[in-house]
Amino acid sequence: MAAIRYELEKQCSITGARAGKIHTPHGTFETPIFMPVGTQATVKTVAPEELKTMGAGIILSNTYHLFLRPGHNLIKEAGGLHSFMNWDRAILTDSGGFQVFSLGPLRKISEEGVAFRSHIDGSKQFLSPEIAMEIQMALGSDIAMAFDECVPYPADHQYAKQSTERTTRWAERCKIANTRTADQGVFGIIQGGMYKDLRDMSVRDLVSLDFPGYAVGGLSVGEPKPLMYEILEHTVHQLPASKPRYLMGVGTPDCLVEGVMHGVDMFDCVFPTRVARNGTVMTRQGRLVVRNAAYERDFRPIEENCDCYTCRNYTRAYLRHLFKADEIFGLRLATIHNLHFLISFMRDMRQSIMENRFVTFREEFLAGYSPKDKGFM
RNA sequence: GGAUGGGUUCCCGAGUGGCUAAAGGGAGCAGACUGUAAAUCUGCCGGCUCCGCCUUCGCUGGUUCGAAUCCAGCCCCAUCCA
Repeated sequence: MAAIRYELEKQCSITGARAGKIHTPHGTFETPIFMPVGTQATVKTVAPEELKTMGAGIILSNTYHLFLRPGHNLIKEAGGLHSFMNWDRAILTDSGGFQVFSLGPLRKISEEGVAFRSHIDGSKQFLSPEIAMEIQMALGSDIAMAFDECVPYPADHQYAKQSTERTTRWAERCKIANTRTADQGVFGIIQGGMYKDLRDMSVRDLVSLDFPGYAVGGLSVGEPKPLMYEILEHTVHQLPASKPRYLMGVGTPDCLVEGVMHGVDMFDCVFPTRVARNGTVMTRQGRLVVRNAAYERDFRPIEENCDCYTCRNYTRAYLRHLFKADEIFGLRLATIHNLHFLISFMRDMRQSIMENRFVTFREEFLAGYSPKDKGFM
């Protein structure tokens, strides 16, 4: 049996939003789902037990970072990533493709692969589809991502085309290189920049390679939101309904709702965890910069009806104090809230799909939400 | 009572005649953050009727075209001696 299997439970007849389940070698999780990011074999500041308490069913980790440090062979020796980091639920590993994008000046792309300058010590490193697969097989993640190039924005059509075609060739090499098929599934990554014809091409080519799941990459890279939604909508519905769909790198509530509406099942994003460490917490109404002076004497929880550990026990004033005083507990409390918030948000969204009221859910959410926040309440 | 060192914008602390509203740091305030080079980064930080003006470097007076910077007296602070 395939390592990764998608089960569609319910679909919104109006929007196409899907509720389902994904079965992996390390358990089943319900979709749509948000995957907390644990780049370096840890979701920064929180323990695996805490992630479970929040209801996290799968987390993401990173090939590139673990390859550089501590090295995939060490992790293999430790019994694989699950054992190494004490996480027994599902893990998806990104391939290092995003680093091709984000490490910009430190990297050089060729047909063979990508030469990096390590951001840690400046040493020369090389990643190719074959190496990325070798690393991910050693890590033993449940879902491995194909090695791709995330097309930057803006990019001209010629560059986007050439890059996307190369990503397809790399995807094919990944598929051939991955031999751990019994307990690991490789997802292909759709690219194509902001060009619909290239997205069509990418979908067609990757779907013909028959991956157990597909990711939409190259979005949320600086383009305006309407454009992102337009490309997303254009792309997602072309993907096979029987396979999971994963929108990479998206994680603000408004984007999640729109992603789900267009039929996406999986999301990941550093946003909730990064922003938490910088003093911002997320709410149904928008962001709240809890580090701001406005909350100095605000003795309410972040969200009145939130049942996360942070909201059940601490106030905005206390969080602000911890941030002002540079106390690491503040980073933890904010991270716990933000992750709990997104995970519950997705669960509520799923519930609304199951109960045939997703459209209402979306409308009500959007009515009360300000994407840029500030000064509400 | 005497000796020496010192008093700079919220704090610490540079600055010893014009290029100084005054380095730098801290604190404070705000912003950014979307497959993590991020517990990071950026901006503001005397006042105003803000492309110019006003006030500020212990206090008062003086020298000078011009003073936080030089002179005089005074007031505080620190350490040492009586």
